[in-house]
Amino acid sequence: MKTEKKYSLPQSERLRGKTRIDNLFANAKGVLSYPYRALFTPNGEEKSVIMVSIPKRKFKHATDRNLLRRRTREAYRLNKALLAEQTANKGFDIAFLYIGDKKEEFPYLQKKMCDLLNKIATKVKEETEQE
RNA sequence: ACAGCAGGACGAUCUGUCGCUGAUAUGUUUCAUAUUGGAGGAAAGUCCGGGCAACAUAGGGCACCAUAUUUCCUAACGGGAAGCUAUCUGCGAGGGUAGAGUAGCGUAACAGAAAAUAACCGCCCUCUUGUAGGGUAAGGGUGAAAAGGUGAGGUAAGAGCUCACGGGUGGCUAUGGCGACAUAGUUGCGGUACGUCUUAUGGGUUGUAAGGUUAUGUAUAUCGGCGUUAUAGGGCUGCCCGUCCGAUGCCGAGGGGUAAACCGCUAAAGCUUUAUGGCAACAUAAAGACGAGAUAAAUGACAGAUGCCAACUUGUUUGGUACAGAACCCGGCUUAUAGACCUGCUGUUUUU
Repeated sequence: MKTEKKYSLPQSERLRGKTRIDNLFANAKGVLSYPYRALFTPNGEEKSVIMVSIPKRKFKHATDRNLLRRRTREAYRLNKALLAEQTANKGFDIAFLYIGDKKEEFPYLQKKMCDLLNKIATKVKEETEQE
């Protein structure tokens, strides 16, 4: 992986395909860091692949959902190195679910995102140690 | 100057850092680099109209739904423009609402005597003098609505009962207007509103997750042949008629699903400017510019500055900067919207 490209987030790192998403939701482990909940499962690749979901029930305007999706994506994009470093570049399928019911500002979301990624890394470490 | 009315047009800008995505070019086909494009006036609601696509063939009647003043515009519309009539509203510029027909039938709460063959009070007459009989819609009161207004004649009292003027409404004639209609004359009529109903016109259904191609390779759709059964069942929405296919078994062909990839997919009844025609909607002609195309879904995130608005403590201050995000594409309608601009007009005040 080239280090100068570490802040990018091309389409290949976004989760697509119905079967793969179904598989993620069926087998995933969860981690919570309000207002996010993350579901993840190892995917056997070098890169992690993500999706962002903002529930329509809580944000009924498409504009609000767009804003939150973009902020969340940016937060991941700028901090995804955290996860890669701690897990030796192992890849995961990850779904970020927004479970809050308010629009939050970017600095707050970024803080929570770091928190979330650290929790995932910790959980992965625990599991590998058990095995 | 302030307050307002109508129409039109706009709805932040710049810099930096890090990113996403379409196209093109180059390297070379995992990908990288460069150039360049990348949300709206409503993209929204999904309420109308159209294009496009599928539904094997053939349709007809009824039902159902929508619309309903005139002329024009438009691909089309239930939309728009300019008018007409009635009515409500504003000092005004203006704005809102309604507009086929009415023979039959139904309804008109509460209040009120009575809600459509009107007698409670009142007024008048009669004689058997009282909880009586009759006449009367001028006056009172109720109500959303009380049976054609004013004046005079008339009468026991009254009443379109009669007359004059004026109003409503139907017919006829004349004039003006493309027309709705208006004006004038003449001649009738006298029960209000809503619904039902009637008439005319239009409407097949489903929506781009339509539908097509490719790949992979397998449930029982579909097709062909044979045999059997017999009007079951099915189809271009409901019911009826017509028409068409025929349950099931065996043999052969064939291919469901997988929202996988590609096409559909963006140049369009499009936009801007000018000219001509038209009161206008709009049409015609010429010139020009720009080109979103994603698919668990790009068009951004963050920081700083500027602009605009508001507040006061008048400052290198604080706060705010709308509604809202394309999903096949157009034309409309409706709804949301901080702020700010242009044009025309109205009222008030001041000055000349």
